[in-house]
Amino acid sequence: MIPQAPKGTDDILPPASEKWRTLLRGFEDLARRYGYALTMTPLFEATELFSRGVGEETEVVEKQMYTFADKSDRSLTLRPEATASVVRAYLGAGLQGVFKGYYAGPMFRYEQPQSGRRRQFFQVGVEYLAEPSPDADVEVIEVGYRLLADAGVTGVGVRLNTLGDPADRAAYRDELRSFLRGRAGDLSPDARRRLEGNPLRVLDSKADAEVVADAPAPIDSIGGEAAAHFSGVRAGLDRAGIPYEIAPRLVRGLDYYNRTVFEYVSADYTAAQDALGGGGRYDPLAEMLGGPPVAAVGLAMGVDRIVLAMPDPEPAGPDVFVVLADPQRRAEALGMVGRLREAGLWAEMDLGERSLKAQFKVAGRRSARLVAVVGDEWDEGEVTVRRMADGEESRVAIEEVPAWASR
RNA sequence: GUGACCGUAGCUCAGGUGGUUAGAGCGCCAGGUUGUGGCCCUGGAGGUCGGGGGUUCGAGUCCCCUCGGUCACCCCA
Repeated sequence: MIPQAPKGTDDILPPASEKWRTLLRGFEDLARRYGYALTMTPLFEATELFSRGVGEETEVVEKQMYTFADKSDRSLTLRPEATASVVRAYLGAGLQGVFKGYYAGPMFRYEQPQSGRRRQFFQVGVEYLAEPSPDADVEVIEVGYRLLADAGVTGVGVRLNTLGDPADRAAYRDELRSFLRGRAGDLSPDARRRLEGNPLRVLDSKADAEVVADAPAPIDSIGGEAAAHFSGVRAGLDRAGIPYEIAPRLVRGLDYYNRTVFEYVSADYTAAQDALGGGGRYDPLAEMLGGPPVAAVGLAMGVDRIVLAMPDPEPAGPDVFVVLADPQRRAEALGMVGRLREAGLWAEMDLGERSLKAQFKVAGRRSARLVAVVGDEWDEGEVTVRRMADGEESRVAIEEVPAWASR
């Protein structure tokens, strides 16, 4: 038996890989235009980084981590997300002041796969450190919005909420907890279990939607500064022309968030796992990791999901497919392919020993624009070039072929 | 972790109540045209019926286990 790819992992092959390539290149250009620098961190980290950074009581840490002991018995974990790593790297390098980093890479969570949810999945993201201005939130939200727009994803909208500052959050947590206790009989078992530890997580539970609809929302109990910050974010989004809706129950599952949280959805991509990306402000994280306070906001985009929502690209093929009519002239044909490539063209040739007819068939299947026939006319210094779309043929001088094909 | 549905050629699928050499379409390779693709015709290659165990004279078909897929819950990108 051929070994299978592990459950919840994917091989990215053509034609889908073309969408990946488009998106990844687009993201890199985009991030650089906004001033973010490439930031690479390890795929595995000390387990403690995530339990402290992401939060002991979160779903991710409780049951979704790929944790293992290495040969020296260190507890390591395949990263379930990258934000904690970037902050660790910033603190560890002794960096100070504003830092803007972007990353792209696989993340790992031990979950039951379904549409848009994989055990190894790919995120691209940006982190904007040491900048408390609401305009930083706006910029980050804009990057994700642009990425989706550039990728051709339609019907994109932003869901926005604020969780307030840690003090607001603590007060709100108590308020929510007492509300939920009063309705404990109506709650799902999961929700009852979470009630004491991390009641905010009950808010985005589908099973408890009815109860939650009557619950107080975090947005109603935030303090003055956080409220002003939120107004600033909203004003900035309006200025940037980014459509958003307030989602009072949006909390997101990671403990480090404060104030702004957001996610992207598309009206034209409907699956249970519909968030194409998300993020928020996480001012408390640096201190949670034992560092000094560092204001921060960031986002992560789910590439696997975005690719599902992207339109199919135009099929692309070689500019010139060189075909061998006379096997004696193989060396000449290979030389021609080489010259075409040097000229910057996409040139191919079938390296098997197939009939002319079969070679044409391959050229057609590959969506070649032109086919150059290397045969007897080579003695006269020419090749026959056929335009595949309409079958029109012309004789072209050998040295003219690259220029001819470039038109 | 839970639930539902599903695993037969590269792909999409047929294979009443268990019974001789497991089929089709598409794709692939070759030929029809030894210098020409897309259409058509002909031929060919390709399957331990996801894997293991069991029942039976006999299992693709029945039973159990297991691996994987799809979708949903949970949660998140």
